[in-house]
Amino acid sequence: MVSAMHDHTTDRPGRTGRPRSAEADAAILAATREALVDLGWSKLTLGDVATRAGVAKTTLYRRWAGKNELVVDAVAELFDELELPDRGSLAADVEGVVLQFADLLARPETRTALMAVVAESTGDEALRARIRTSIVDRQKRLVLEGRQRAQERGELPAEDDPETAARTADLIFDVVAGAVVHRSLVSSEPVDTEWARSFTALLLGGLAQAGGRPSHT
Amino acid sequence: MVSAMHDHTTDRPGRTGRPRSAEADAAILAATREALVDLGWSKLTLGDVATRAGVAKTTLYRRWAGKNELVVDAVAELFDELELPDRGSLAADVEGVVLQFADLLARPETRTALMAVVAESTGDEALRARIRTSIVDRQKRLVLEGRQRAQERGELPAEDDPETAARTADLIFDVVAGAVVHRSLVSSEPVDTEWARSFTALLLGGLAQAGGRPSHT
DNA sequence: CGATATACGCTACGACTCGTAGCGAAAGCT
DNA sequence: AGCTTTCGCTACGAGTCGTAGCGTATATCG
Repeated sequence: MVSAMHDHTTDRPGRTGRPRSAEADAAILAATREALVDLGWSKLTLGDVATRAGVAKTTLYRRWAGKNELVVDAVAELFDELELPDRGSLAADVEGVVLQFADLLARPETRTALMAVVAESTGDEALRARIRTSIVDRQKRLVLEGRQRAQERGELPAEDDPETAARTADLIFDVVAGAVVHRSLVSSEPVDTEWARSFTALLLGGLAQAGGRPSHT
Repeated sequence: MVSAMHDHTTDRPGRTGRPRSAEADAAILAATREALVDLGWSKLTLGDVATRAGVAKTTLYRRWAGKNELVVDAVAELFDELELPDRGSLAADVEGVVLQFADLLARPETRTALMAVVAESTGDEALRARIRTSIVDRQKRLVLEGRQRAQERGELPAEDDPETAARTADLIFDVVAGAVVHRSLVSSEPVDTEWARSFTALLLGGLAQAGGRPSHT
């Protein structure tokens, strides 16, 4: 539960008049997720969301510019659930976060919305930025946390060059998130414990061996 | 250049009457890709595609059930371009196919369409199957080819259990394709030679070390 | 060659969604 | 109180959807 919302209901202190209903915000976002499950992305209409939320359609348009922005906010909330409890070893931590992420992607609203919003963002820089700050960065912290713990345990060496460290973190992030998403949504095969274990072995093996120098010639 | 089309223009021999125009098929698919670049997914209308292709809107609906199916076919053609020339080493082969795949994903029509179709497929089993056969399986062959070559070179050991071999191939496929897609479309950062080299080092390191046994405990 | 069967282009249609405008009423702040 | 902003409601033109109906074009079969 983060206190800072995105930017809608930010009740600026020097603001007079009737404030926006925070309950309406929550109801709309919940209704959006519900409608996503029932209808999917393309058949989701803002009018339907308004009806489900018990608000007027105009209220919706007063707060969000369109379907894209609304769905990003509705789904971003779900990513707050991701956590990284200390499971004792780097392998266990990776395995845990993979399964956790897979569970999140197993939910119908996440499956549909994440891909759809990414698709729309390919031609919309503002939307892409919104996704980065609302979703991507929120997951990347898990990689940083996990690495730090592993370094404290002595499982990973301390990084010398901070720039290389950042690049490696980005690489790992794309590999982990990408593999889980691809397995789950594109190949449409289950991310179970067995797969998570194989994947973790592959990743940690790569980290252990490829310290940084290229492998060929 | 595969001779067998999907299923539309399959001129069955025992068929009487005027056959469907193969030119119209090609024109429609090209127009679809063009419209995707200009409009993106959500603003793409089938009426517009028909106009661009120089055919009647009804002709479009006679061949495809809707936007989803049309776009899958339009994009599937692009994946035929992927090839795996022998570059001499496993590392070079992996690096090459990563860059090639990244180039494909850099094209606006691929970026938009692939994610959008995957998003729609989350609630549509038929569409999911169509994606699997038209797109996913077409890429998976690259993994199998690459592994066989590496085994012939002696870079990888021959597999004993065919089932384990298949699982490993699927894992590698999801890791490679997923990482490239995620880096390119979600993180929206470039897949350049440097990234491809780092990724390849990570992957091959993992393959070399994690033979199959789990790493923890 | 004529008959049959299918595809094609065109037009028109009802149903739906979109995003906006205008109104009176409600709910806060000073 | 008085002011300001939000809210719910209704209505609207514009655009898209997917389908039906018609006459015409182009194949195969007898």
